[in-house]
Amino acid sequence: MKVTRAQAEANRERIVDVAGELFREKGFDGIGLNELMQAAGLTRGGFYGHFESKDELAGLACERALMANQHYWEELSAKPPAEALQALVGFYLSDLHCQHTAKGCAMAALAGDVARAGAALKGTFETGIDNFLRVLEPLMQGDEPAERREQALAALSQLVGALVLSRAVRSPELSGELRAAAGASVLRGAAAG
Amino acid sequence: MKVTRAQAEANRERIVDVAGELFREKGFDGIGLNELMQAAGLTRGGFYGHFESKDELAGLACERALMANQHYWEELSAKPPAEALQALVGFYLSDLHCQHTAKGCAMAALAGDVARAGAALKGTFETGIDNFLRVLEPLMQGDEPAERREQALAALSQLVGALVLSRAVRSPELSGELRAAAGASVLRGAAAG
DNA sequence: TGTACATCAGTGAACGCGCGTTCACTGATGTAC
DNA sequence: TGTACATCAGTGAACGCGCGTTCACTGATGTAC
Repeated sequence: MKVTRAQAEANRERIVDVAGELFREKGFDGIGLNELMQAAGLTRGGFYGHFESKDELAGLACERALMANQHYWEELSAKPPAEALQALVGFYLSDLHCQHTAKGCAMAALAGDVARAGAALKGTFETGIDNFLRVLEPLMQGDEPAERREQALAALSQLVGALVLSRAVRSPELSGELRAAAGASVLRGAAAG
Repeated sequence: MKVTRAQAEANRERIVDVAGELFREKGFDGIGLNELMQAAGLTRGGFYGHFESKDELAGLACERALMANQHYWEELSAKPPAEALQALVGFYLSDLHCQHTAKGCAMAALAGDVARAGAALKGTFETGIDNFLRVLEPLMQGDEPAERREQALAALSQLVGALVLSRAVRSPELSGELRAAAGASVLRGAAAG
């Protein structure tokens, strides 16, 4: 049955949000449109009234997830640089973040999938990375912008790598060890010349 | 038709090898058994004479790929520590490695898939990580084993993170920038106290 | 404000397809004598 | 060494299933008067 325009728009937003979580948790290939639409409280047929294809939704959901993360990082870093960096690294490498892939960093959750995807999705992903770097750079302690950028790039790889590996491992000890070592390294690297 | 026992064993090995490459390139869900068996020069029906399920093959292929990597790292690091580290980091973050996922590091290629897989596969993956750490630790310059282990853990995350991100990005410039920054950071971190 | 009708968001059955898996069959291999 | 037969690696058709996608239909919404 028909639904008010506002309701239809809200439904579309809900699909994108839910897809953002389910894709992060299960991968682009790990969740079907039927299950996805049901998770959004709708039935499968309505999908193509909102989107052209599953691929289009993947792009929109990825973009949305990266944006949501971004807002959180920006909030977290609204403090003096050293404090902000510690808060960001502390959360990023926390058990909480490690265990909640669906609502966590989309870069860590989807990098593997995006590497196998098309140029469009890689472009979206790249924008997310650029935005995150824009948060990190001011938190680094290098004297010149180029130096801070290099530190930020290294910190990004370090954070994402530690999270991705710590989620792919069986023992909670090694998972924690990986994240602890990465955190110490990032905080050291942000200060080093 | 039947085939000599030696041939049958060789076929099985070939399936595992080919699967290791195709899984790294396309992910566990990105390649079907039909295509996989054809890539190994066989037909789909023969699969279950060799393996119990696709899952079993995923485990064996992952293990095999990690082992093959390991042998390469060990060869590369048969030099004085500083030189060995530079060679390892140089190759790991090279354009060549970045572009050839199928024959490259299984940790970087499959971490995202393994994070969504079962405990068995995570255990296999963890063994691969442990083995790689055993290569890295002696290349670090800390005075105590615990210090070298922490440096090795950080270096691992840094290397894998940079490779994974650089493959998920559209512009070759950012891809190279990520790997260059990570390489510098690893070489710095291996020397730092 | 109230009525008549066109619009269109959402439904659910159906499409073809490729998936993982099973199985009856083939015919060369390996074995027993 | 040569023959007769059991074994079993590999074949290819077929299974049920869930996938992404399409479509005729429904009925409340939004619009025209």
